[in-house]
Amino acid sequence: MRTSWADSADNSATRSSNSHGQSNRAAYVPPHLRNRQSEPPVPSNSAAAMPANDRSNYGGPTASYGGSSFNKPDLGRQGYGSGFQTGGGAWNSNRGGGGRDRGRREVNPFENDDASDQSFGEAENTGINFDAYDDIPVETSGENVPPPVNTFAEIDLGDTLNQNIKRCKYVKPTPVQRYAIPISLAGRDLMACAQTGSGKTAAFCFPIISGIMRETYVQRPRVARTAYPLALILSPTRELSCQIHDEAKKFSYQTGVKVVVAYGGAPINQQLRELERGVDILVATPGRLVDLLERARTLLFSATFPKEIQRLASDFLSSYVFLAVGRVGSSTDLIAQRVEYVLESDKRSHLMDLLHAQRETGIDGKQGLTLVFVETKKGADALEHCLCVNGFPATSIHGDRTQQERELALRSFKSGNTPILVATDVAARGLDIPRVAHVVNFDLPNDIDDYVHRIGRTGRAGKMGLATAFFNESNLSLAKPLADLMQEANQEVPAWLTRYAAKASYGGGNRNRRAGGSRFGGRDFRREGSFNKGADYYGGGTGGHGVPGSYGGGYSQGVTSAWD
DNA sequence: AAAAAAT
Repeated sequence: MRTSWADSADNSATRSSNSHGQSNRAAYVPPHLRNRQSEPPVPSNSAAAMPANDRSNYGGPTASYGGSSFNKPDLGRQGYGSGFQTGGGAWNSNRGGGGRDRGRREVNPFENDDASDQSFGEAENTGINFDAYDDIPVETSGENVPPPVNTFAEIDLGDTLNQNIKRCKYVKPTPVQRYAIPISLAGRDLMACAQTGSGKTAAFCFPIISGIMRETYVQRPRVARTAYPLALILSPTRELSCQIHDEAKKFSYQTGVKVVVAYGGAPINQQLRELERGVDILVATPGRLVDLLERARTLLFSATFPKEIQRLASDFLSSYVFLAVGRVGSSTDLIAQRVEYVLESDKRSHLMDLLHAQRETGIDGKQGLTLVFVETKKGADALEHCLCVNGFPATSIHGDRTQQERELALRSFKSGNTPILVATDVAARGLDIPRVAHVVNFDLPNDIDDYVHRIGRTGRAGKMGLATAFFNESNLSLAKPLADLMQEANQEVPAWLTRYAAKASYGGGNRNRRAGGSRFGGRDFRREGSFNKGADYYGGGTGGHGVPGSYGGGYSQGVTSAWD
């Protein structure tokens, strides 16, 4: 009998055998170490790709891997893992959670939007300031790049999805959406870099959903209590997974496309049950996904993109398009960045001075939230306690708190109940919290990338934000990259910081590793030559639809954007 | 060195 995730949850003894009774616990082998000849083609979505369950069965009697559905032009290779023919049963003809979920009433994900509109006087989803997007440079590289669109109407996403887009109050596509959606709909693989809050979630969700809806004759194997998602979205934290899941639910409302989220810290049984009811799109964090996969023996892949990851990802993307969208806001003109010299022993009182002044001047008023980053989990607890004791309503989020506590903290912060959130880097990436007016780097990170991610929690979607950092002798390694970053963003750099920066660059190696950066958040590593030993075969801007001559703006090296 | 991500 074949093992399903649900079975394994009930009985771990089933872990040792598959449908052929073989022991099959092969360790994960990274793609570049594998024998490529024996490797089946691995497709992908813009976010990530996951093979179907139990890949060891490919080539077996029931598998017709590939097949007509595999290369369908409208979906390209996104229909991966669905090439099984199960004998005429139209598995997906009744959409509704992979065909298994009929009869359950779908909760309206837009229901609460009005309520939050009222309490804050502003819709969360209309926060994007489109004027700020108008001059954003966009660059594409790769062969035969499909042209961008200017409106949602130009893309045939289907009535239901279009309706959801309207319900989300999206009027026109953001730059990353304008470029990424046509590329994805054309069936091309894509590697894209754009800040969160710039519409990236929608950019990869729309084509996935519309693709799954069109894929009417794709059949997934019908094995009781086994999940066959068609798309996988991986994210680095549990809360970000939840956020993406919530968004994806809105986009897929009444489409019959079922979105399920799986992450740690919460009981696995409920998640297994959801998966059992059918899943088209799975949103997950890595740990829980591996757990699920081990229970059912499947393999996995992921994709986010610093250079090593690009290299890894390029092993399973084919002739992909690289898309770089210029920065909006984050670390640039929309965030006012300040650095203050504060001794370790003075940090608490200094922070409270700031918070106090903020309260009086009403910078933050009733709507402004303050996010305070610290380096350690203990430090987060201690600071939260200190603030509360001193009359500042704060809560905290970090990896040692239970998932329940984490989610409660986030809700409490978002709602303005506790307008101060003390956080470790768990909150640094991707979280879209409207109305964060101020980010305080109580403890600076060692890596400038982390700094960029953190301050990117404010100044989102075209709005202004403030970022304050406490700097002292323990942050010397950050002096130069920070000074450079601030200068490039036209921020005032204190003279003392410039002196530290000069000192830091003297003896030590140049920590500013990103030679050849640009005002784009990332660049196509295929163009960098190192990997190809100078054979710059994509050189010269092949097939770009970018904005010509738009380089030379305010940013040069050392700047990265939120690759979240 | 720390944080995150499985139990």
